[in-house]
Amino acid sequence: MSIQESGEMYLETIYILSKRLQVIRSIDISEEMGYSKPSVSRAMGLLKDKGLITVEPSGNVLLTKTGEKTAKNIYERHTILTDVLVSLGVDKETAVQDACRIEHYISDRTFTAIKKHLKEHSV
Amino acid sequence: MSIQESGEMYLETIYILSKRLQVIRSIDISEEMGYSKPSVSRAMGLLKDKGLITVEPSGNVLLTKTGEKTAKNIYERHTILTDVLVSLGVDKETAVQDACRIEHYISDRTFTAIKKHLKEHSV
DNA sequence: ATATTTAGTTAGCCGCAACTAACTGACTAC
DNA sequence: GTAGTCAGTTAGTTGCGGCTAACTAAATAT
Repeated sequence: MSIQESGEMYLETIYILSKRLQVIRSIDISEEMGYSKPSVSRAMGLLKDKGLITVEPSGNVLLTKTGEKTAKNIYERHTILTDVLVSLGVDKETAVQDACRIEHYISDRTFTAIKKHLKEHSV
Repeated sequence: MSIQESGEMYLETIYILSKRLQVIRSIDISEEMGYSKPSVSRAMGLLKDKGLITVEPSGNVLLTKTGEKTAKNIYERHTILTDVLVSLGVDKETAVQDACRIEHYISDRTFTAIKKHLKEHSV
């Protein structure tokens, strides 16, 4: 019952939206990601089954403890990888795009190593 | 008619095998990658359609000019990314695994930046 | 010469993750 | 109070990339 790249993207989007909106509905996720409503509907069903989100009767989508932990983790990968790439001279837009792909594929070990490297070489 | 991650993996494997074997048949690719014969058969058909390989009547698989260029490109990404990760303190095995995923997803710009960084910090 | 193994193909299935079309149900407006 | 809009779901499609089963055709072995 592990989570796929697409699931991680949905979680990350929900996390980002939660900083911007008081209430998150499927339609907000749909618009943010540029996916159709049925795609989001299905994804929400899967995330619910995996215990990563709950959906209130009103339609409000909420991250569970586990869901928030996972989302934060991915979001941290995203921001740190972007920073690293920018510090290597990659333009911001490309850095964000690439970070968004890489974030799902690197191991904790590699991520930790990259984080350490950034700390030692920044400022 | 762009190439997918799976296509890139097949090309890379063919390239690696070409250094080891005089003749490469589908079955060699199948054994190397741990995929079934039909999966390889289909993949070869797709790579053929895309003009990246040719298959001789004997069954010998050959990279075309374009195919070899693509394969070399991916292989270079693989080795350099592995080196970078190892230089960051990631153990070899993890580095190889992660490089194998990342290689398909980063832009040329990011790859160039990483290569430059490695050059400046090695030795 | 017949039997077996080897290599490759064809046909069809499965899971994933997107899509459209079309429905439901609730809230809004006139 | 009927009409229209908005949100969400259901049903069915598509493409990708694995898989197995079963076939063909060629090479090898007895």
